[in-house]
Amino acid sequence: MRLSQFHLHTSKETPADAEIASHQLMLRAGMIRKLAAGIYTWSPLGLRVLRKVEAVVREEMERAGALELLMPAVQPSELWQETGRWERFGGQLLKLKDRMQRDFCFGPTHEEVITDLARVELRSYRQLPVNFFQIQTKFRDEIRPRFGVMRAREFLMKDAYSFHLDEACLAQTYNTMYQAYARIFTRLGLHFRAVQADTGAIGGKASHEFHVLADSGEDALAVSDSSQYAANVEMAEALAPVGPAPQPTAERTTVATPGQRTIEEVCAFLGVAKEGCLKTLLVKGREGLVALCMRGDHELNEVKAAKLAELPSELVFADEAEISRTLGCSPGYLGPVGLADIPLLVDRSAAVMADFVCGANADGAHLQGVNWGRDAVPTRVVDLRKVQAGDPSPDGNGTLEIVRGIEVGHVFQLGQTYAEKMGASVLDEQGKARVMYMGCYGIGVSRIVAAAIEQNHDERGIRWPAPMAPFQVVLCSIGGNQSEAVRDAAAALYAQLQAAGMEVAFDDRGLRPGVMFADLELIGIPHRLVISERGLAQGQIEYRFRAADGNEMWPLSDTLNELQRRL
RNA sequence: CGGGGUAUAGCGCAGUCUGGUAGCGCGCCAGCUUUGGGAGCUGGAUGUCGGGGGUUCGAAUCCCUCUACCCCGACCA
Repeated sequence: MRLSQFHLHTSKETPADAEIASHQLMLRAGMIRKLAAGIYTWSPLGLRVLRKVEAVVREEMERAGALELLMPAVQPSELWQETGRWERFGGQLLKLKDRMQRDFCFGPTHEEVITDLARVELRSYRQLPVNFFQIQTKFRDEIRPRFGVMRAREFLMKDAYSFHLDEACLAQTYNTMYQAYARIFTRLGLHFRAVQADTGAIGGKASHEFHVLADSGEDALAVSDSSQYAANVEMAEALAPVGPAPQPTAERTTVATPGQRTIEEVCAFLGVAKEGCLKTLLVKGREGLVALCMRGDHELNEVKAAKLAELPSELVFADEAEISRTLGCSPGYLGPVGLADIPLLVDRSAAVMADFVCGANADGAHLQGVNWGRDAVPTRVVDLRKVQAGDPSPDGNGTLEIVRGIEVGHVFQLGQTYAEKMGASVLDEQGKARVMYMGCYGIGVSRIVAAAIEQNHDERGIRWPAPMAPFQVVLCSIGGNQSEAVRDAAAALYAQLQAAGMEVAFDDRGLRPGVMFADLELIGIPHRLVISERGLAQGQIEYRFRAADGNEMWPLSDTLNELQRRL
């Protein structure tokens, strides 16, 4: 490709609304342009990268035995009514009406459509297992799109759906997909980690997320320092502290703590550690209020809380008026002592505390020397909190660290949920109808592009991992305007590299060297060749690897061979 | 959806408080010079000042209203 014909449009200045490196660099490199919030055009340059990712994903899916198909982006509401998701999916579902006022949505995912296909086309166990995938534009009306294509509303996704006669077969394909995902991210040259994920409201047996590790990642991951254990923090089990629990020794006393509402304030005021305080939160339960108790230095994990039988699936905190009406105090002074009818759900770590400080359920007062049993009895001891760095790993091996990640893939054993609701069954060997088991497997193709940049950039721009680079090599010349020899040598080498099947960009834009180099480094082409009069006089060409500091000189005649060795 | 903010040329911004004919830098176009790390000089083009309404002799500036976008929270590939 001659760059003079390629419509590169780079920019020196960083657009004001781009916050993270990948977004800034994608805009500066002219890979994407925003049309509306979370909606982007991919330029020829950007699209080349996107297609590279797509190709790797497609290849590995096919290698894993999945079959590509393409489903409609616009889907009729009736299918979504069948699974109940027309309402339940919420505001993220972009709803449309056609000219007859019939309801449609722009597909955010395709479980309904594929299950509809399956119930029509799959009739016999002999057709199973089967795994379909597509690479397609999705739309999710995110509340807050941000970071460019990292969290866009319109995005490119690979989604796959497998169908099985039984759970064992599903588990097998799930495992195959897990391996395929690991291959994909490895091939793309990304540092990633697979973690146990929340199976959420859909249910199902197993689920793993694949995260590209980056400090700018929006997800927190808990990983063990000495085992394979890794989980999304929303999912990571929090254990009680190891070692013997402290023994109760103190008498309970009431202390005046006027104006001290937060754990921090109370600790400072009383001169105790946060670990010695009990945090009590009042939330709305399925019937009446429920109190959640945690150690003062711990944070509530709302995902875990929402799964407790006593609580609704969406966590709602009691408001001040309700607290005041029920207990006669404000939220800063809550405690578990003397809560007659309110169930006490106590976190495992909080349940082994002794001689602790908590609110007195009266404004301006806290209790000291409180102990479970004598002063308050937990209704149930549960896992309520977010894990923290330093917590014991749930698998019993080592300690947890918290790292940040960008979710680029998710594999899921759905089970029979959708097939059941939509009546998708096949006949088994006995001629009996059996509801199929389903798995689904997603990859955020466009997100991978951004995630790769987060992991691979420097102060000059992008440093593409080779499999994602828009071009493998860029050839440029200095002084080609004056020197016919330079011009001819460059053109000849360009032809030679092309003939050898290399993905080569030829920078024939005639720019000043500084501008040209800055551009090429910004867009991140891994290998650069420079022909100049100086080098040509000695039969040499200059080579530079994008990630390296200095140049190398090669004999011009060896260029193709040398290059092929590096690629 | 709640809280905060912004909207002026392709991009980054000033001008708004205190109303008086819309500016700067980068980029763009033309010419000349330059040509190994974002060149210099000369000349030039580009704005419904986010939309609508109002106040005023006069509005980018003051008032009302709508919209879009950004940031902080809950969602997800």
